[in-house]
Amino acid sequence: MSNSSEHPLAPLVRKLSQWMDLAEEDADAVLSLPFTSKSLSAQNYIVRDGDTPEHSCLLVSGFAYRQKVVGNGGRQILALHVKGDMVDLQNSLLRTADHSVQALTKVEVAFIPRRAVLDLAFARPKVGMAMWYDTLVDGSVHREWTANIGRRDAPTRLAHLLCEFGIRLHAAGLGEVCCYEIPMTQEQLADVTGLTPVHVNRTLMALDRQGLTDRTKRAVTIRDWKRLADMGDFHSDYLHLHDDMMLD
Amino acid sequence: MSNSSEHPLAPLVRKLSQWMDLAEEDADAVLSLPFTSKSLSAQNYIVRDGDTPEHSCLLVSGFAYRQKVVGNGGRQILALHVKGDMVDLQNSLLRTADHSVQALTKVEVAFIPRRAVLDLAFARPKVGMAMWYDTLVDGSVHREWTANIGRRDAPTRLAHLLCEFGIRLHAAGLGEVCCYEIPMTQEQLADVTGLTPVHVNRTLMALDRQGLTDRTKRAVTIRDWKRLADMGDFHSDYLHLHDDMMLD
DNA sequence: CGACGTGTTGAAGGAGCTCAATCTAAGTGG
DNA sequence: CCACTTAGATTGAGCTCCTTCAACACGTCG
Repeated sequence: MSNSSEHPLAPLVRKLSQWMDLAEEDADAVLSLPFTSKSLSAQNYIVRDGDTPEHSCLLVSGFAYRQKVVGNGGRQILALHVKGDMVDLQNSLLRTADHSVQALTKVEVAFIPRRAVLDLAFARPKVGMAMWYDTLVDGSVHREWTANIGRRDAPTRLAHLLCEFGIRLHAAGLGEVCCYEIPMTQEQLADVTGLTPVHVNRTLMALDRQGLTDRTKRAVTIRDWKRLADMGDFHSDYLHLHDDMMLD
Repeated sequence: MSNSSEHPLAPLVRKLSQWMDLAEEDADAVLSLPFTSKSLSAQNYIVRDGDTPEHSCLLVSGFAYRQKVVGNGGRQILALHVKGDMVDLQNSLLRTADHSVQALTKVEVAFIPRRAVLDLAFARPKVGMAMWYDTLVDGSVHREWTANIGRRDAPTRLAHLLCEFGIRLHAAGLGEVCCYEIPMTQEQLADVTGLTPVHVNRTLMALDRQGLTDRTKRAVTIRDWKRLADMGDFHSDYLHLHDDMMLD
């Protein structure tokens, strides 16, 4: 997936530049971070709940997700990550991981010593601010998801999620806003939305039947963005993208 | 409420010291931050969704909460804040607020120019790290709430919340772990847990009837911490308190 | 081919919602 | 001090959205 001629940490520079205008030396400093690369297949753990990791982890290619397992065995997926995301910046500072991070697909990851991340953050305020900004955007998405799960019904939750996928995959250069490949099973979609797999299926079928979407397996085509966004109560503000892609 | 002889920013120093050992000069620098104090009565807005605030806001006394209103009019409460919390550190960096912050009770707040907060964070890495840490713990609580709302049933959600209140109010010196005053109405509890006020009421009554709690109006006594924590699937790890108060 | 993962569909039950009434405590004004 | 109001807690009854359990379809891969 990733351009093999490219520096493994390049996606990180791109991501941070999205938030903050980095000077050449800032970018160089990021690229000079020490790291070790690793390739993991789907479902492998990147961080385990309760771990005390000594490394932060950059997702170089593929998809990953964060999750929590609750007492009755239920699982809640808390966030999704695409290439360029630091999937556990929080673990650079917090001692013990309060949740797990898992590979959703085959992934390439770069492990960076947490000390190096912290030193860089404070040696180069712009980089530090960009990283901080990144964790804040992360929090913003968390909040939107909480509202989604807590106060919206099933069709709205899923429509919202489909819109978010479109925007985020496109922003990461992994598809079109209105036409992309969902990177997860319906069971995983259920764990994102706080529903059951069965109900996710029925609800997605209903969206199809209403002419809002068109799915064949994992391939999603959004037939009517305006109506889907409306149904999903979706406004992209919470993603804090600078380039407000004005759709419709 | 707040000790009037005390510096208004003292609660912030206390809070940050909880995360990181601050040098005397660090503490002094925090106390030297410019600010303007303000007193607000319950329900007043501290930050409005969509605002582009020029100030960060420290909660000096009282309670506040963050919320989001969704398309159908429903409200989701995203977080609770007690004295010493920076209720919108995220707005120091993010341009537009993606949610509102409201006073839950009468509050005293100190507005600090965002520029001053950022400058301090990078001039004094220890302070910056403590602030970053703070936003990360905030995120950790967000995640636990998401799991709570997404994957736990009503009795579990409320038992969990009652446990969290006990720990957090105690940590802030505002009550005992097993005996405190809930700072919110049942309607607000509903907006925290993603339930309806009626169902919150019935569920709380059931907890009482089972001998787990004992409520008279807002006063809560936890009769059996072990059983309530068990029922609520509660483990305090996600609060990332250093002083792991080992109960039972 | 058989096994398995994933998607799809049916039928029945239940957790939680809606609507609405009642009750209580705490103001508030006269 | 009492009538009046109001916010919040409590309770009842009926309904619905979502769950649970189960079966079946389809494609992939050993």
